[in-house]
Amino acid sequence: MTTSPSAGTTASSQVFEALKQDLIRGRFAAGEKLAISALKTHYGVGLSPLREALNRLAAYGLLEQENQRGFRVPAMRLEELDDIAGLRTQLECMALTQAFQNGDSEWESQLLAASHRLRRSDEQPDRIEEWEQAHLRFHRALLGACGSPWLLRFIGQLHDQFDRYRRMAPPNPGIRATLDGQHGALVELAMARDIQAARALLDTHIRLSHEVARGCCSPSP
Amino acid sequence: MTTSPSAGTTASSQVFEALKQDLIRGRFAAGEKLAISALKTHYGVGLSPLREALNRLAAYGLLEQENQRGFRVPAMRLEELDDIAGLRTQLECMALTQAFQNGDSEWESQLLAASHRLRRSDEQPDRIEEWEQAHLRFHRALLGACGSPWLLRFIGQLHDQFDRYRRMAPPNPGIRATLDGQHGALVELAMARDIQAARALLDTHIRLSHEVARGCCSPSP
DNA sequence: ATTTCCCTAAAAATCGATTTTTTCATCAAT
DNA sequence: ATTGATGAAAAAATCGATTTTTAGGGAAAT
Repeated sequence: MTTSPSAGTTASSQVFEALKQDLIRGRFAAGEKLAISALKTHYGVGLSPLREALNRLAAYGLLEQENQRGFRVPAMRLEELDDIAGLRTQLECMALTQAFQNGDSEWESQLLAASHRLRRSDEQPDRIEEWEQAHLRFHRALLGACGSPWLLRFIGQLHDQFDRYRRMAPPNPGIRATLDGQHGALVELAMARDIQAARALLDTHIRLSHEVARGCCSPSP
Repeated sequence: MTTSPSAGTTASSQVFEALKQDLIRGRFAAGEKLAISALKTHYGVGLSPLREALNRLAAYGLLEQENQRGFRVPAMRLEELDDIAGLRTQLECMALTQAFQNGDSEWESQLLAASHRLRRSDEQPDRIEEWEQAHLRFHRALLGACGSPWLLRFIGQLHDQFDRYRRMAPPNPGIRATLDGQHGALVELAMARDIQAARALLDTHIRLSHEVARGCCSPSP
């Protein structure tokens, strides 16, 4: 019996994940209309699971569904990037405060582990996707102890939206180094439970990513 | 040529809306597993549009999708109600502040209109659904000028989640009167741009609904 | 030259049937 | 008595084909 890498999962969920990643990674042009039959062959699934995945992505906000004319990749608007970044800052600072209050030693351990993995994957500049995954997990670990599943849900959704913009920017080793230094500093502030300093640093951290992404986003229509 | 009440809209969207309302109104038991073929006949649609609607509702958070065993109505958990109410308070207070800063005279007009409709529909105690709609629109009008589409999206989602719990409580004219008084007071504070008092009142307003809903929610498992 | 209408090709949405997976009752073995 | 295998029935997921709607070109009328 051979175990495929996706055993036990529906075709619909697999396409959802694959399509979600491709949308966040910018594999489709902003504003592009999706050709469903092309997607069918590209992802190797039938019409039903594909359409179910598209519907879920539209509800999630990574696609737009127009009345009777299919699905479209949302346009990139500077105005929206500012909205996403601003709200992300507020919600993450909120979660950070609660995580600092609720976090136990298990949270500290997970955070240290995630931080270590992030630092290690940073040493492999060619393996971008591994770094991206480690980065996402680090931010999840940082806020994971906040105690509010709905807050974490919204933060995750905003993070995905933000990444769609951030990934448009070309890699920049200098900025990357600064951001990674902030990751390490955040861990230290978490251990010390220094809420004030940590909030300020997280704000700065998101603001810097925001500025970078902003440089690669054409003005709103 | 006859124009049906839902002309120009896909079957999938219609089932989505109908199912969404039925879920919020508590027409399904909490924790219940949905029998897809029964839904098919009940809503008078085929399998494909129904499944697309179910997928969208799962992504929205009004249904849970288990790996290969269909869709289930989420359980009602006191812990989750507290999470929803707490986060709703924070996000709505945030939006309220921004709406008070950005709101122009058009916003004031819309708010007055929504407030008037709400007061009028309150005089018809038998037409609950009309009041519910007016109530939802009032709260949307109050925060609509905040300037952040993503914040409004999350607030709307939390409002739907909250209503699923709130609607479990039997009608209570006394509390209803108190809540409606608060609606009127919120309008006055909006006109006066009294942010501090309005935030405090909105907090109280949500807290009262929360307490009512809390009384009808069994303890978490 | 512009507008309007019709017609056709393409795409989206939906349906009915098939395949796959789960559920659960039954029965044998320890 | 409990555990574990077995198989039929039910439910979920998927496929292929059909129906409906849109998009766009070209002819007729103003």
